[in-house]
Amino acid sequence: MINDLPAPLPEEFFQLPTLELAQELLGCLLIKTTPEGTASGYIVETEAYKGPLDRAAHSFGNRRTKRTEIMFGKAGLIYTYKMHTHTLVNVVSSVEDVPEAILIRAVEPFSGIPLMHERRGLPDLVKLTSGPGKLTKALGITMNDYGGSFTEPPLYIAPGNKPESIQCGPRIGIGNSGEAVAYPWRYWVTGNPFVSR
DNA sequence: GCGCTGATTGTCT
DNA sequence: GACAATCAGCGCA
Repeated sequence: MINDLPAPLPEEFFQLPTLELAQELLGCLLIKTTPEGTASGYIVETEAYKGPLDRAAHSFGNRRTKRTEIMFGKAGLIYTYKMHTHTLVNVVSSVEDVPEAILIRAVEPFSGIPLMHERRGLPDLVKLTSGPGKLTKALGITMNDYGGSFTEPPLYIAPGNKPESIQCGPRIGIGNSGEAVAYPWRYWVTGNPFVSR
């Protein structure tokens, strides 16, 4: 267990263009503090959503609603979304009034692993966080985190290890969203076993 | 208010 | 490989 929590990344870090930030986030630590303890993991897979152009995004065509409101805010904000029985977590990127975000698809457990096992009820380490819905449950991320900032606890991102090599490719699970399906906006750490599918 | 949809996962065939 | 789970958000009446 770590007593000293790592310092969060500065707000400036998130000011990068969405596609660059999606790559920079790989290898960073995603940390969630709760009354039960702290759980964290290295981000190993991300996916970019560029609202104005992207038919797969909730904010396609600059659609501004209660749900997507947060994506029009500043970079570094937390956008959580409930999908079926699971919660997904995004990092808002780009500048204000431009609805772009990065979905965190997978992390590699780093600290608080016993807590994650307890939350997921699984003995298999790899299956704890190898998917967007799974990692939120393992880390204890909920809709309560919606609207917060990744620059401060209880949910934030800290510098980690830079991956040796990363790959990019088409996104997954967005069905037929026209041209958007083929955009290579999914990034992952080469060869990492925690990457989904 | 009412019905439809979905950025996923787990289970069954 | 196919399908149900489960609920908030959205569009429309």
